[in-house]
Amino acid sequence: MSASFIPKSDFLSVLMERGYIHQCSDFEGVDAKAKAGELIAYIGFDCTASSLHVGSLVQIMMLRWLQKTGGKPVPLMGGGTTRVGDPSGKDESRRMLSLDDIEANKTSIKQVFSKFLTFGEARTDAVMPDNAEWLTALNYIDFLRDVGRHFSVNRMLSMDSVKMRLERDQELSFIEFNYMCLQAYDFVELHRRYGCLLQMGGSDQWGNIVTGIDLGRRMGAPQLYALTSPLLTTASGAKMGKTAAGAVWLNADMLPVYDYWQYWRNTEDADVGRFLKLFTDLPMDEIRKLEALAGAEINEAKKILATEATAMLHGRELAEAAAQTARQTFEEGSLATSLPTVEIAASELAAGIGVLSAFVKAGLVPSTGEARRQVKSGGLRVNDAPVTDERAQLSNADLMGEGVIKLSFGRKKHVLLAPRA
RNA sequence: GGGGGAAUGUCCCGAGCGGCAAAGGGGGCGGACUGUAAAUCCGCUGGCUAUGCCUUCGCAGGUUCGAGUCCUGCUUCCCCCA
Repeated sequence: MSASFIPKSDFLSVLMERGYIHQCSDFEGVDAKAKAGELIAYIGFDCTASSLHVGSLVQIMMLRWLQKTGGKPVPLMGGGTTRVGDPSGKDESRRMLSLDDIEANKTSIKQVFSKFLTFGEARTDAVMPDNAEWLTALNYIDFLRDVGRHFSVNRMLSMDSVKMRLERDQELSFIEFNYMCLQAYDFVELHRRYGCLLQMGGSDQWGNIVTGIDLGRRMGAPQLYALTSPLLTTASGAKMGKTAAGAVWLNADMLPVYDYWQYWRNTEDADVGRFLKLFTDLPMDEIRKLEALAGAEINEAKKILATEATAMLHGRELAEAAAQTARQTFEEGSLATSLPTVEIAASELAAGIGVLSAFVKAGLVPSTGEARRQVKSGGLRVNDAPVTDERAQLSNADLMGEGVIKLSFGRKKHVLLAPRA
């Protein structure tokens, strides 16, 4: 990024100050459009799953800031490209999704976007097109004649993503090779339909985005722009968005609000400042104060990060509730009845149930074998007392005053077992 | 078309004279230490109605008391020659 560049637009000022920018094809150009309030930008999202996860959050936030600073965000659903199936995962030819699945995924994903963006008809309202709208209608011959002739295979071969695969003798299917053409075409089509001038994305998308700019020029569109965000890893090098249980989903039905709050609460010290800037709306001077906290005090900053990030996605009320649950569980050591609860038939409990299978039922461990091992290393607790006997039985006698049994796996994962009549 | 290699624990990489639930990493999980952090150290890392039973080494057969290991056929991938 050019260090000397000083943006005049709110959009670029915010993005630069908060660390969203890795590369931009033309800072002055984007700045001028943003300043003039003419900036319409898109980011592509694939819809292979029914929810986006934390890995997409930087992108979503960029669209959010665009809207807040007077631009029009266009989250593009990759319904068309999903239909082809993405072959880039080395060998497993990923199964193609049915049209119904894709539609269901789109609906589910749009729910998340509507938390971050305002949709509608007004000038800065977001729109969510699906590239299936134009890609499926394409005629192969027409596409080759009108679009395909603008692509230079020589250049495509020299792109890093392709070159790497060739050098490693890795399979590169024709479909995959065509992905960049389709993505480039999306850009041109979005300009045609919505006057979209800028494509944003992760830094790995740079090549594809620039290819789109190039195609635009050849097909008579005005100057288009590219802006990428840095690839996010935690300070210790792990990819964002993965935890023990799997991906950190944004939809509440795939990841409870409490778990989402916990994800942010467990941020590494070294990441707190960076994450506050990227994943909350807090003003910069407040963030500067928070990230200056040292030692154990930085935990306060982590709580704020967790609550703010959660509030943006799930609402203030649920975020505060999650914070409250955590406070009771970790700081006061009291029983928070708002912990995730798993129900069990009252008759089953009355008859007595093995501790091991109780933990499996609660979803804390995947198998009784794993539960058995965890008992040996002291990782399981019932009502805060370590499980020492793997043959122990749980029954009504273990119900606490609140009528539940608290099962804990490790220091942080807690579930309440509640009898159901 | 001809010749030569490869496929291993459902996260990945990877060893494996016919006695193997299968070495070693990475990753992950748990414990200790802390601050619900990082770093470090220790343990664990097929399933079950569990001193036993069941399922695993590309697929299908065969030889053998016994096969990841040997034989045959097949599938997929890679390399060299054409």
